[in-house]
Amino acid sequence: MSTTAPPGRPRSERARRAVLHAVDDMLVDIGYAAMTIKGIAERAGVGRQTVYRWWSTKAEILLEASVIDAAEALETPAQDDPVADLTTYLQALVDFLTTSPAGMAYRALLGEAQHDPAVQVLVGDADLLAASTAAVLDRVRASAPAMPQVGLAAAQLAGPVVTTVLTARPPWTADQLRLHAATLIKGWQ
Amino acid sequence: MSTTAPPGRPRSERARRAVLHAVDDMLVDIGYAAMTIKGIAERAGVGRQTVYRWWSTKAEILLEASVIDAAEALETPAQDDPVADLTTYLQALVDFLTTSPAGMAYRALLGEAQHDPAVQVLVGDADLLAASTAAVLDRVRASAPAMPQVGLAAAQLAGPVVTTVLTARPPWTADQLRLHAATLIKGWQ
Amino acid sequence: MSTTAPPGRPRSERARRAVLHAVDDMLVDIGYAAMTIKGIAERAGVGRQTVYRWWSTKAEILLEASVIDAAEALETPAQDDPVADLTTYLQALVDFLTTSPAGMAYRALLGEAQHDPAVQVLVGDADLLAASTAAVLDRVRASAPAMPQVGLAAAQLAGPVVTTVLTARPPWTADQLRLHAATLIKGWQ
Amino acid sequence: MSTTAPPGRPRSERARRAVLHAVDDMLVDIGYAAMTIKGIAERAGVGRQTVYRWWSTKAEILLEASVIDAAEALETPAQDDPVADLTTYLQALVDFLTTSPAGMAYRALLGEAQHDPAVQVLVGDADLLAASTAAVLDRVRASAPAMPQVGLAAAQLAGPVVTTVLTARPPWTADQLRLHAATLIKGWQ
DNA sequence: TAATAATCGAGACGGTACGTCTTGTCTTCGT
DNA sequence: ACGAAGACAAGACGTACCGTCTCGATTATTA
Repeated sequence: MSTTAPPGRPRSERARRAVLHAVDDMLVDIGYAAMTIKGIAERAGVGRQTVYRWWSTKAEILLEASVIDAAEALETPAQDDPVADLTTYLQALVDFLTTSPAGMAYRALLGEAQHDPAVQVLVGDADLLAASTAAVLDRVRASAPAMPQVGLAAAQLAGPVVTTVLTARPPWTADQLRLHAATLIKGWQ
Repeated sequence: MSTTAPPGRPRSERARRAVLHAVDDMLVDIGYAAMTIKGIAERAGVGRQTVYRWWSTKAEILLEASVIDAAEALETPAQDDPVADLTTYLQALVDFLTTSPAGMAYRALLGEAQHDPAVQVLVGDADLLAASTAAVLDRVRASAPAMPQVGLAAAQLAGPVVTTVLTARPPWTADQLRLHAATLIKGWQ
Repeated sequence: MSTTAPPGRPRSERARRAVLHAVDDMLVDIGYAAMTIKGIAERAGVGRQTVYRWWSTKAEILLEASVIDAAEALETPAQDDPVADLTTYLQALVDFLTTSPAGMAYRALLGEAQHDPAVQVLVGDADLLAASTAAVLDRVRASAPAMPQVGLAAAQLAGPVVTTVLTARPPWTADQLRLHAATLIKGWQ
Repeated sequence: MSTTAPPGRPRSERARRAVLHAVDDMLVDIGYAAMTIKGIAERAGVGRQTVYRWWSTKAEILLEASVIDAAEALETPAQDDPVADLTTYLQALVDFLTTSPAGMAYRALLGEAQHDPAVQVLVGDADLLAASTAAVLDRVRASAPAMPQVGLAAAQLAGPVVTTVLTARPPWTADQLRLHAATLIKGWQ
């Protein structure tokens, strides 16, 4: 009971990878706004139609290209102390958002979502931070009996840091992150 | 000791206002992404050059058009209970972000800032939420002796709500807002 | 030994013709000065870039549009008498310059050449009158043994008529044309 | 019976001359096509409105600026031999058209006249070559009994040379000019 | 071993916004 | 009232990118 391959020339894996790599590179080199589909196709050495055949928008390519990395980047080792555990995670989050290419992609997507409803759906569906926040919150739950449902707690944890970065304010220092973690642990008692 | 007027025809206040109104209207009608400077000029009944003479980007116009409204929309009356005080503010914030034109402008600017460094500076300089959060935090400070410095506390208060909206997740309910306020007040003891 | 087609979509003959026709029409309707490349593209139902892709200037389009017509319009039947032969040609030349669309195009190009060195080269290269004057001069050469080299004789023949038209003076009557022809034939004895 | 001066500040002769000089200079520096009224005003250190108040078009300024010189430039000393007389004039005409600023202005105006009916009238009214050709033709009339009416003869004399220059062909050599003069003198016997 | 079919690259197509430029008019102040 | 300065509405400039289309060439499956 095997599915037969459809007739015609199959999709070129080479072309697909070339596009994703081009997007990755260009995001770092020239930024999201300066990227054009024309430019991506040329950089990838690929026909323009080929890009349009498989993706609808810049945002869609970006999502496929970079965002897989997000989950990995935010996996942090458990710590003995709950405050330290949250702080470690928050530091990883700040680094991700401010320095990593995947973080830049995430911010670009979040930005685009504010203008384009289609991207809004895309971003809403793929909650890139959910898995990692859930993991760390699970670890500290024992020490925080009054912690609210996971979605809300995740927002309480990550929201302030994310907003600070998105509004172009200086990212929090280690001390500030620890203070925030402590506030939450205490508030969740 | 009077400053003499510069030579030449003075700037037309009529044209300035027409542009700002046009931007306000178009943001609601067609959204930020679909707005073009050409379109703004035409809608305002103004020459294209006149727009370029006084503003560099869509974002700059939007900022001038909407900043004033933000502060007013987020002024909330004091409440007896500190948790209620914060909750009232948070509800106003959610309404502002999800329903008001000025809130849409704010989100559009925040979005644009993720692509464009120039807008990033613009948004970073004009912290539209700062004044209102500072006001409400001042009122509850007596009941929250361990509250951190105002910038950090403001982020703790508003960040989770803002992030939830920006990531296109359903905005928090009244109960959830109250729970968040309670967590902070307790955490700040 | 066949030349392979270049890659990519081939040039649209339809678009080319539409542009040339539009230019022809507009020259008559609104005149050379009022013609804009934007207007040509719109009238032709063609993208603006398509015009720029194949022509650099209004003048270049005009030249391509009108050159062919010029030669035909100035072919005149041989006459028995050399003076009559020249007179017939001169009459055709006057009509061409003063009434035909191709003649208007020629005058517009000649005008543009006085401002724009690039057009000067264009006009200099394509001597629209050369073929027709050479033909008629060949026919009368037997009756005019002292006729100078063809370029000079052609200028002697056509120059006075052309200048009269270009300087906006009333075009010569049939009698005046015959007188001019007679002067030359006598001078060339 | 004296005419009283009109009320208000009288026209500034300084401004008028500054404009005319600017036009003269710019014609040589950047050419007719590149000249703009804005540019003329700036170069002359004069308000834009001041230019518009006194002249309607570039062509009008040019006419006032340069064309007075034309008549002088084409006054040639009488020669003993009629052929030499005409040849001397023709040489002056070629020099005027190809090298002198006033000649460039004349060609620019003639060019503009092909696009703009208003300039056509301007140029038609002011026959810049008429006076000079009439003078030289008068001198040779005795040796050319069959010379046609002055307008026609003037065109026969100057037309070929003018057309050669306007069509961007190499201007005639001294030998060619002499040959042309000889043809006419013989034709006019 | 064709024939068929969907892919690929390249690049032209009709559109349209960009930011700049010049047009001719207007509105201010200083002479 | 005129002069300079310069803003105004209008609209063309030439460029860039959009998303679609039309080529010849390639690479699979099916007959």
